[in-house]
Amino acid sequence: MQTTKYLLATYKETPADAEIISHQLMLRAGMIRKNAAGIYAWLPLGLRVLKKVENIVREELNRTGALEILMPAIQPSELWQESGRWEQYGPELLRIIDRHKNEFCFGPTHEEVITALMRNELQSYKQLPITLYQIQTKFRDEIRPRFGVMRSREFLMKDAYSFHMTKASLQETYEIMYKTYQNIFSRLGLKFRAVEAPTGTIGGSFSHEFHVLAESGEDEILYSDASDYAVNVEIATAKAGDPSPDGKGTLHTARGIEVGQVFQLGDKYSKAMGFTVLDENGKAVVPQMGCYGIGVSRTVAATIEQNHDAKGIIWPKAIAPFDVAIVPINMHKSERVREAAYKLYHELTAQGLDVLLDDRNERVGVMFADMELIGIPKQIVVGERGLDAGTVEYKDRKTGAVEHIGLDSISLTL
RNA sequence: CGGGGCGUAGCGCAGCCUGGUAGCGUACUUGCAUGGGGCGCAAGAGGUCGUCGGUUCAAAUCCGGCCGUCCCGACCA
Repeated sequence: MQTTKYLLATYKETPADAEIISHQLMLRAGMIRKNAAGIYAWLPLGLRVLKKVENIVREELNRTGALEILMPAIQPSELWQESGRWEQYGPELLRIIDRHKNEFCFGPTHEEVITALMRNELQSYKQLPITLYQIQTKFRDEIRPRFGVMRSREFLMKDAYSFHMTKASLQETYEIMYKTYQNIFSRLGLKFRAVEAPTGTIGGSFSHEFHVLAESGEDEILYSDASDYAVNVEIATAKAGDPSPDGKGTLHTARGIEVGQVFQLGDKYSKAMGFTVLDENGKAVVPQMGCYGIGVSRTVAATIEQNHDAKGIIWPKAIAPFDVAIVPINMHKSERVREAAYKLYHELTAQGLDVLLDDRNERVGVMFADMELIGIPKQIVVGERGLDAGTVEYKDRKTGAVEHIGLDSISLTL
């Protein structure tokens, strides 16, 4: 991609209504724009990152054999009456009335829809266990949306649902999902902890939350310094300095941003909604269910909270909008620089890399500042100086380290 | 919903107290100049001052209602 053909919508100044760093940087980098409180549009640069996160989530889910589907965002009230949540779920549920005066809601979650769907599709124990998931826009009419896409009303979520003949089977899938979440957040390059958690409105019995560790996190968690043990302070009876309940290490506190949660729902929805399948003996059994969510848009913000400096965002390689930026110096005067820059651009692109060539007729300072703000992990500076020596500069966004690399070997380096 | 801010050009702000018909920086357009860190010079374009009403000869400015938005608290991926 060339910057002159892209919507590089960067701001030099920080918008006044953004409080936390990820929100400020997402606005300044031109990733998102607000449409209403807690409702955001994603610009091309932001969407690239969102899609990369989405694809990693998708790949890891697919790897477990989970099947991708897409359910409606708008859901009829009847389903929610069946589960009892039409009354229980407060004003956070955005209710809608159509032209026939029928009641609907914009889905904040999909237990009802998936259960209604599967009670028609699944008849036999032979079809279980099965896990289905979708990546879709949700709406929760938060009392107080804040911090940009960190706590928005409209957001992109991956929600998965599993169905089982037995609790043991549910436990098995739960553990697979738990591991899958660890894989996902590791691939995203995040520092995170899985913590024991309360079950909330979704109901059920057993749950873990996945928290990205960051100062601005809204939750406080206690974690062991010698094992994976962690717990949300909200429900913990222990405190910092206590020995870890698993006998390994001492507890410390940290702030966390909840980006995912895994639940064992049991038969709460399947039972309420009359969902049964036949077992080996022809006897009707109410399936056990699990549900597993990841806040995809929130994860993007959480990543920035953990990866930024005074110049801007520092994307982990796996989800950077572009892999490398080419910054030509004085390209609009120097034919040599122009040729070298375009040659590199075409080579690297052909190599399958996402390359951003800054072909604007701008001062270098402007180009450097923008490439650093939007957080491209690697920068290649092409200038007369280097070309005289047959090299280009290869700069790391995170460390700032510069290497001079021969023009011929740069594509091998990347 | 309770408490506290703020709404003036895309973004950041001044002007409001003490009414007289809107300004600065940046971004944008054009030209010149420059070319290794948001450089400089010149000329431009861009605003029903959130909205409705009131007071007044006259309202961005004073008074009232409403709306929007941000922050702190109670809910959630």
